[in-house]
Amino acid sequence: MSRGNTRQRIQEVALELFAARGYEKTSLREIAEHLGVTKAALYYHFKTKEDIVISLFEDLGGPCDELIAWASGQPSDLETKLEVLRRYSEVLKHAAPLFRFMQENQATMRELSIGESFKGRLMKLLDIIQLPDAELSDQVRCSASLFTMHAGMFTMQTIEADPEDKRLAVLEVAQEMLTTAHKGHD
Amino acid sequence: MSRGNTRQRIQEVALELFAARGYEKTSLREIAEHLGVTKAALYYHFKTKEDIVISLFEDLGGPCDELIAWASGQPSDLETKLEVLRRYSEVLKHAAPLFRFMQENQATMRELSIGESFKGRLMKLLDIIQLPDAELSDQVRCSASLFTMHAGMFTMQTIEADPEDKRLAVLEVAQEMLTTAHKGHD
Amino acid sequence: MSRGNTRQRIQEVALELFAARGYEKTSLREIAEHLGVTKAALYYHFKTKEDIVISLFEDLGGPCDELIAWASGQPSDLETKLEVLRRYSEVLKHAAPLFRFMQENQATMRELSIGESFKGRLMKLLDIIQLPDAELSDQVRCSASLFTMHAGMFTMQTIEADPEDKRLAVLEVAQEMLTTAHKGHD
Amino acid sequence: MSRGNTRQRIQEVALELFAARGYEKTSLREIAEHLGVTKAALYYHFKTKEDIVISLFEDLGGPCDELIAWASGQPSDLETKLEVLRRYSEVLKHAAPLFRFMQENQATMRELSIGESFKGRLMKLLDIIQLPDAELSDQVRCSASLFTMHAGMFTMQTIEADPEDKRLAVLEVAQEMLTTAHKGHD
DNA sequence: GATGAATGAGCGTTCATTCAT
DNA sequence: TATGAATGAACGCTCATTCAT
Repeated sequence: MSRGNTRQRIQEVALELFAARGYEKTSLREIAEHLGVTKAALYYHFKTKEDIVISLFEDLGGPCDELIAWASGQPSDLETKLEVLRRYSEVLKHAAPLFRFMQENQATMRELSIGESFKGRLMKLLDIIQLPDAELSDQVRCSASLFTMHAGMFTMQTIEADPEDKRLAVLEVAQEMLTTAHKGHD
Repeated sequence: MSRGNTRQRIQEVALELFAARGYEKTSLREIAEHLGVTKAALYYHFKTKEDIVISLFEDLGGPCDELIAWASGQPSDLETKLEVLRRYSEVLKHAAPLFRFMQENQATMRELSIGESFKGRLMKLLDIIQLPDAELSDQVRCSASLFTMHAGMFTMQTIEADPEDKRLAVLEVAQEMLTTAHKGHD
Repeated sequence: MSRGNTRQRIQEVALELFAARGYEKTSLREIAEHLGVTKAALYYHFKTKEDIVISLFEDLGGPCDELIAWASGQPSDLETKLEVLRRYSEVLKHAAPLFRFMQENQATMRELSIGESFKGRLMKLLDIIQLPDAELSDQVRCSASLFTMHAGMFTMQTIEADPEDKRLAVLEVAQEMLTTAHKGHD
Repeated sequence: MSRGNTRQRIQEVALELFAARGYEKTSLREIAEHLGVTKAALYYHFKTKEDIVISLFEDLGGPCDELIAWASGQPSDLETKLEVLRRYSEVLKHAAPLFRFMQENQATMRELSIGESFKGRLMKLLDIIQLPDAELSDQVRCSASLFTMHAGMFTMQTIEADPEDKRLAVLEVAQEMLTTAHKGHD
C-alpha cells in the first residue's frame, strides 16, 4: 500500500498541522494518527520532531540562497531591488504554507536551529533592499516593502480575490513603496 | 516579604518570558522560579495559565474599543482614517511587548479565548480603514497600512534609531499608504 | 451577621457535599465557597478535614453506645434483639444523611480513624443480634436484618412513599427476618 | 521482559488497590510502582484512569444484560424471579471483588460513566423483581432480597464459612424473602 | 473570628524519544 | 519498513495545610 511516499506524506501532514495548530501544540501522536501509522514510524523517517521541520524548509533554502547570490552579483540599484522583490514573491508563492507557519510561530522558530538560518537569509535580503544612509522613513519603507509581502500572503485573508491576483497586487504595492523610498537616493 | 505586588510581578515576569520564549515553551515552573515562589502561588493569583495571558490583555481591550467606538461615530473619510492610524499607533506604543507577544505567537493566540477577541477588534479596525469597492491594489494598501504598523514596531529591529522616532516614521509610511489608496476614491 | 453558628454551618454544608459527591472529591475550597468564607476560616473551626467528619459523627457515637450498653444489660433473647432493631432504626432515622455518607464511602471510612470506631460499634451490635452456633442460613438472616436496615434507608430510593412509613416497613421486614432466624433457637 | 500480559496485570493490581483503598485514594503512581513500571506505561494501555475502571467492568456488562434479557422474555411470576436471583448470585460470585469495589465506592461510582450504566442495570433487575402494587412491606422485601445479595457477599465477612456455602445461604435467605413477599400476590 | 498569601506534595496526563522485534 | 511497549521528564493543576495579620 504505502510505497516510498511515507516520508513525503509525513511532511505534508506535519506541515498542515503545524500551520493549523502551531508547532508546540502539534504532537507526533497527532501526526501519526492522521497518517494511520505509529509514532515510531515517524522515527524511522526522521531523527527528531525538529528534523521534520528542518526537512520542510530544505527545499526552500536553495531558492532563497540563489536569489541572494544573484542579487549580490548585481548593481545595488532600484531596478535590481525591484527584481529581487518580484523573485522573492515567486518563492513565497511556492512555499506559502511554510511561510505562514514561520509567520505564526516566530517565537518557536527562534528556538529552532532552522529558524536562525532563515532569519539570516531574511537579514541578507533586507541588506540588499535597504538604504542604510537614508532618512528613517525611507528605511522603514524599504523594510516594510519586504514584510508587507510576508504579511500580505497570509494576513490579508479578509480580501477575497484570486490568490494570484492578490499576490501581484501585494507585489505592486511593495515595489511602489520601495520606489518611493528611492526617490532622491541613487 | 512580598506585599500586594505579587500579582503584578507575576504579570511582568510572565509577559517577559512569554515574549522571549513563546507561550507554550514557558512553563509555570519557570515563571515561579524566576519569581522565587511556588507554582501553587501563581494559582492563588490566577485561575489558569491562560488567565495570566488574559489579565495581560485586560488593559488593552479598553483603549482599542474606545478607538473603534470613536471611529464609528465619525464620517468614514480619509481624515478620520488617518487619525485612526495615529491613535492606534499610540495604543501600540503603550503595549509594545504585548503586541510583540501577539505577533510572535499567532498560532497560539488562535487557540486562546482572548485571541479571538483581539482578532475581532482588528477586523473592525480593518473595516473602518478599508475601501471595500476599490481596486485590489488599493485594498491591499489599506490592509498593509494597518499591518505595517504592527510589524513595524517589532520586526524592524534592524533599524537602529530612537523608538519614538521609529514609531513616527512607521506611522508616516502607513498614513502615506492609506492616502495613496484613497487617491481617486472619496 | 454570622454569629457563633459558623461551625454548625460548616458541618451542614460539609455533610451535604460529602454525601453528594464523596469525601475525597469534596475539597475544602468547595465547602468554603458554598459558605462564602475562606478555606482558612474552616481551619479556625476544625483542625483538619478529617476533623470535620469526626465532628459530624460526634452526636452519633453516644446514642449507639447507649444502645449497646443497654442491650448488654439485657437477656440475650429474641425480645431484646427486636427492641435493639427498633431502637437502632430510630438512631438511623435521626442521622440518615450521615449513614448515607458512611454507606457510600466505605472505602474511605476504612482509612478514617472514625471509621474504625464505628465499625467496632457495628460489630458489637452484630454480636448482640447474632446466633453464633445456628445454621449458616440463620446467621445470614441475623446479619441481613441489620444490614437491610442500613441499605433500606438509602438504597431503596426507588420506592416512593412517606419516609417514616418506609422506615417502619423496613423495620418490620428486619424484625421478621430476625424472628425467622430464631425459630427453633432459644 | 513482560509480554502481552501487562494490560492484564494492570487490571489485576488496579482492582486490588481500588478495592482496598478506594478509587480516589489509589494513585496511578501506586499502581505503576506495584507493577514495577512507569506511570506512562499505564497510559500506553489505558487512555485514562477511568478507562481502567471501565475495562474492569467490561466482562460484567454482558452477563448482566443477558440475565435481564432472559428475564424479560419470561412470565413475571415468582418462579422466574427466584431463578433471576439464582443466576444473579452466580454472576456476583464470578465478579466478587468488582462488586465489593462498587459497593464500597458508591459515591465515586456515581461520578463515573460506568457507574450510571450499572445503576441502570440494577434498576432493571429491581423492576423485574418488584411487586409495584403490593403493600409497602412487600415492596421492601423485594428490594431487600436483591440488596441482601449484594451486601451478603462482602459485608458479612464476620461469618466464617466456606464462601460457596455462604453464597448459597445468602441466596436461600434472599429467595425466602422474595417468596414471602409474593404470598397472596400472584 | 476570619483572611490573604503562600507552600509542598501529589495528581492525572502528555510528550518526545528509544529499542527490541 | 514499521510496530509494540516502554520510559523519564515535564506539564498544568489541585489539595490540605500553615501562619502572620
